[in-house]
Amino acid sequence: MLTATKARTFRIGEVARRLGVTTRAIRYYEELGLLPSPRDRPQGVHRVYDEAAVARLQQILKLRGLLGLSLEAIIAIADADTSREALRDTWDADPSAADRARILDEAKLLVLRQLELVKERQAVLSRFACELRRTLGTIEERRAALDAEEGN
Amino acid sequence: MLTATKARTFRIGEVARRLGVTTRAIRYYEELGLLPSPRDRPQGVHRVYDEAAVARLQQILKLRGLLGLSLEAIIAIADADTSREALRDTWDADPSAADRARILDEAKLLVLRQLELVKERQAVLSRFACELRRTLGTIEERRAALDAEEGN
DNA sequence: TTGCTCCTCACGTCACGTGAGGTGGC
DNA sequence: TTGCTCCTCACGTCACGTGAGGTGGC
Repeated sequence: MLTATKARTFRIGEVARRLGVTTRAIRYYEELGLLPSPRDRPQGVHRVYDEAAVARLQQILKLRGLLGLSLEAIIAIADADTSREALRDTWDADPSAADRARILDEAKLLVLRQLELVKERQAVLSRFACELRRTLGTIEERRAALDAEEGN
Repeated sequence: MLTATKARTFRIGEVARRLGVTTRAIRYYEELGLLPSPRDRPQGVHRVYDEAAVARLQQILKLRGLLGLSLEAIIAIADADTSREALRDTWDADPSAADRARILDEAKLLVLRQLELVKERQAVLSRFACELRRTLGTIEERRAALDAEEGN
């Protein structure tokens, strides 16, 4: 009975609806080890998720949907994330200052890596948007020319 | 011998390298009807692409990679695009003013739709970036607090 | 007790990846 | 003529989709 905050939990269907995915996808991520499978869940028992698990899944979905990373690549990032969480448990229990510093530095690197990927994406998208606007401009010019010609 | 500009053509490997995809992917798009298969290409003869075909493929890759559209969804857009190209051929041959106007209006709608999708993506990416920066901020705060504590 | 949601196989699908074996153009 | 690139099957893979048949909790 340690830190019995009794946080709200969710079933797989609720989580799926909240995040806009199917339950199958969630189970698949668990299969790959992306979601921390409650290793003591017996065969046939319903899966239960807390807010932390939902947040983690949401992060996975962003890395995949927005940045187009493969699940394998996400595992590489998420593994580091998992070890960070594991170390965060250490945080409460055994807060050696050196350990704390290492945890924070690793976490920072991870977030920075993700920020870099997001920035790249934003740059490419901006170029695409410019291109589309140029195309739009030429179309409108030609359309205007057509109307002017009509007006003669 | 009409408009014999003798434009440069490319083989599938060159195109693949330029656009950063595999030749298999290009052939697959052709299979689905996304690329205008030279319908008179006999069995076993090398595929040949002009700049227009390369541009079209590049557009497909952007819609897929940047916006995450399925090939089915792209077919819907590209089909309209194809009919636009078909009508552009009409442009040179039989330029009825009404036809021209219709072509331009349809083209404009298509580009606007794509711009909308790009903007949505940009918005979601911006929110993701903000979130990552906030996370980064709290990490740095805690790290600073740790150093201060150390300093005591 | 009755729905509703969950469970586990397990096969299907989409978008290609990856050879196998053979032919064509600078 | 010799590589190198291309060709066509065709099976494999990744990330799930889609039922089939059965069990569990408000």
